[in-house]
Amino acid sequence: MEKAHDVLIRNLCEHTALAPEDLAEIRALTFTLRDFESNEDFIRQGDEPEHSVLVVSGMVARYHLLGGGGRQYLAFHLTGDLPDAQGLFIDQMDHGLSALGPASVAFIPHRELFIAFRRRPSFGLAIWRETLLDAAIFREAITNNSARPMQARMAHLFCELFYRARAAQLVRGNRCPLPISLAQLGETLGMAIATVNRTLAELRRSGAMDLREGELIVLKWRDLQRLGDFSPTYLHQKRQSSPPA
Amino acid sequence: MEKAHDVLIRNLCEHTALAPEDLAEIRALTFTLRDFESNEDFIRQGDEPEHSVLVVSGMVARYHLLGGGGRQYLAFHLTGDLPDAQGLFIDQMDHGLSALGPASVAFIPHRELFIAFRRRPSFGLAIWRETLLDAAIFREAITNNSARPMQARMAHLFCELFYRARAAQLVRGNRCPLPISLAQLGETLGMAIATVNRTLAELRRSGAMDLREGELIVLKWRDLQRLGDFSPTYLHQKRQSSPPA
DNA sequence: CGAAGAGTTGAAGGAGATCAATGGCGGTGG
DNA sequence: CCACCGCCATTGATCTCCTTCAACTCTTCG
Repeated sequence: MEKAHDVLIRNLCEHTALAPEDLAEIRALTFTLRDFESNEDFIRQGDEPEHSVLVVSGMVARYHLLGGGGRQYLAFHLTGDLPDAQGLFIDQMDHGLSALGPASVAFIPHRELFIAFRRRPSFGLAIWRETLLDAAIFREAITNNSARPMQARMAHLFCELFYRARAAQLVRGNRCPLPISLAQLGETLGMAIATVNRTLAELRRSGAMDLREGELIVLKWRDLQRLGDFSPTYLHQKRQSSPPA
Repeated sequence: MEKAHDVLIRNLCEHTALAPEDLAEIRALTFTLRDFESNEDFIRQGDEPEHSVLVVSGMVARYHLLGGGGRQYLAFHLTGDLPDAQGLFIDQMDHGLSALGPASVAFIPHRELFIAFRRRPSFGLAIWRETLLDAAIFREAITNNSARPMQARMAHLFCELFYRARAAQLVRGNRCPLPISLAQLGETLGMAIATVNRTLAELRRSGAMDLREGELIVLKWRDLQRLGDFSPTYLHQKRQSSPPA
């Protein structure tokens, strides 16, 4: 099974030029593959991680636990992402990871990664860059959830996910997988579930997008982008591809 | 002038054990020191950075520009912080930096940092860790601005800043510098300025804190912590110091 | 002395939270 | 096979918190 390696390489190449030696180093990594079912938690807040996680297929979410038992979702990760390169240097997880839909995930021992970093520093830098990209997405989430009205907030999230899905080659025609419930959307965007529903209904009525059967369908990219005040520069993609639709 | 080096070393030691060789490498770094006045912008969204920034004294803010000319403040940085280690790997700044009060800032050429990373990989890892800490703070900001009611939101921000100021040895008695206006607080927490004022008035009335003449005064740390639902684990400080007051 | 900026306060209105009820769908067990 | 349950989406009604707008003060600075 070499898929995990390929998926990681493709993702890193999105923003970094890797030497053949780096590719070899990556292909030499060993990992454990595990499948999770929808909404299964597999890393908990408070855990002391010894492995890094690579999304091989499906989607993975990161979340904070709230006092009342609720969650705040922080980020969503697609095929090729390393949702917790963070954990590499952190004693104790300050957030949890769960599968959004069914997902398969590769666990890579920290020890092995550190050895690879030593042998190929440029590989380490690529992963570093990956974590900085992550941080840029967090920053945008702060702005999104703090400064944008509900409709724009939701539209922006859809834009980002679709744009990233496109880079991850997960878009088929005008749709990409997005196995998320309304409640989870609410816990992502900081809005009540009733508002999620009404806002989503508005967006559907606008004809810009739809969300059905775990798939996000973008009907009018330009409109959705405008509604969401979305500009993809913060994603820092190297090969700035032409607009999705 | 060696202060800049010391300040960086102290900050990194907060979470990482550095070898003497690392210290030497840091002390060998050359930099340009610049002073800025209150609210002066010194790195703009869209810039292509060739230097990293180290806060030597005062406070530095990071912000997104909004469509209407407004701002969303993303993070505040104290003495010893590297507010844009992000910029190390990023072609184009997705956010700006400004001085909050009067601040002096050291600019370190990226080129020099990369050379130092090559010679002392552990120094690179320390900076990497620093950027991950940054990301943890961003995550908490997402949760703060999305899931907490106004009063808790504000109290949480004050807790975090006071806690970090303490680690940076900026706390004198029960107060630390915080040269921020109500408008800026609003642009940080995603609330209207009138609400900022009223919420701040509540907090003052509770007797837990005060904010006067650019200083944050914590009168009852426990109360403020409770009001803000604040628990400092996400700051990942190595030497978990006893509570501030 | 006047203007500009920051803080303060009141009143009004609205956007979104909350509460509640309904319908659909899939799974489970009688 | 069908009844029941739980989960999810949907919708309406109400209420509250926050935004908006406006006026006023205080200080600083020209």
